[in-house]
Amino acid sequence: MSQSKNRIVELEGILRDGGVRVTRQRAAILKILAEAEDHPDASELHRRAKEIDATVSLSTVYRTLSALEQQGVVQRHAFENATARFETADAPHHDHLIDIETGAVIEFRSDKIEQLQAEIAAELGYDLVRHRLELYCRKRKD
Amino acid sequence: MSQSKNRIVELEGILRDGGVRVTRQRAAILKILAEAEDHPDASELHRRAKEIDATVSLSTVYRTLSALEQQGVVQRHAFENATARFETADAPHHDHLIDIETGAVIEFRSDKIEQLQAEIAAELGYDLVRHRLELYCRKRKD
DNA sequence: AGCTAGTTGCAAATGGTTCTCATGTGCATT
DNA sequence: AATGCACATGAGAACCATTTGCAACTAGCT
Repeated sequence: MSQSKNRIVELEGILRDGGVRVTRQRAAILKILAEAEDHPDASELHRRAKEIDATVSLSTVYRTLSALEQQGVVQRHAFENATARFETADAPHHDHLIDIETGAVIEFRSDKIEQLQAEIAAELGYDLVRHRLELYCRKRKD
Repeated sequence: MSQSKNRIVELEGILRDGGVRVTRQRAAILKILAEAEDHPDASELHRRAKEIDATVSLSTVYRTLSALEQQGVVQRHAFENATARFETADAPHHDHLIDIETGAVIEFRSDKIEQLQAEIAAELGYDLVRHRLELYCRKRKD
């Protein structure tokens, strides 16, 4: 609780330093993102934000998400046939496993894969700037 | 030339066997896909298709692409912030490296990465159904 | 407290893709 | 080769997530 509170104050500082005003609406969205355990999409964030501040509009959710993304505070993911989903960008880099039955998202990280990717890019004469790795899976039944 | 001609006849057979009629428009789109060296999007396919058969509409391009995708004849890719792009599904499985400056797409394949992906999914209690791996790169300057 | 450029809510616009519907046409059957 | 009809097509409207224009606010420097 107090952890995420500190996190929120910290994030607000990042915004202010970036010349982005911390409005009532942005504070609400930021709080929700900081406390979210999942990867909500814009309308889900809107739903949750309205519980804190009923005046938040969906436009503002989108505008805020773009601003936060530009400040490097949140990350946007476009998984297969779905609307964009968001998460705070505080955790170290990771990729995603998506349960194709429930839509649940699990984060994982593989240094070996990361390294192989860079090698492949290099072999083809490129520098790897960023990548996207998503595993679409079904829960194992055994 | 004759290679791709055979390929086209073969693909048309797959469609007929799947209960999909081979119309003038579909033949045109199929020919373009079979001969394409790149990964065109729907409107680019439409542009090219009209050179073979001026009557092809964009709706039909989309409908045909969906039909072909369902028959397993083409594959649809949704790269970052871009319209869907297509390629024939005849080549063995591969992933994509996208030049973020030109939009060019290079295919590659890494058995090691494939294997690691399956291992990761298994460790998390899942069966890997499909995946998406895209490397966004910049040409190396040296 | 006041100023002003950045923000907001609302509604309308966007743009890729899909759908509707009246008309056309592959192709299995004769 | 002619026929019938289920499936296809073209044109444009509909969709829908996301973005934008605009007039009314407001964060936060002074």
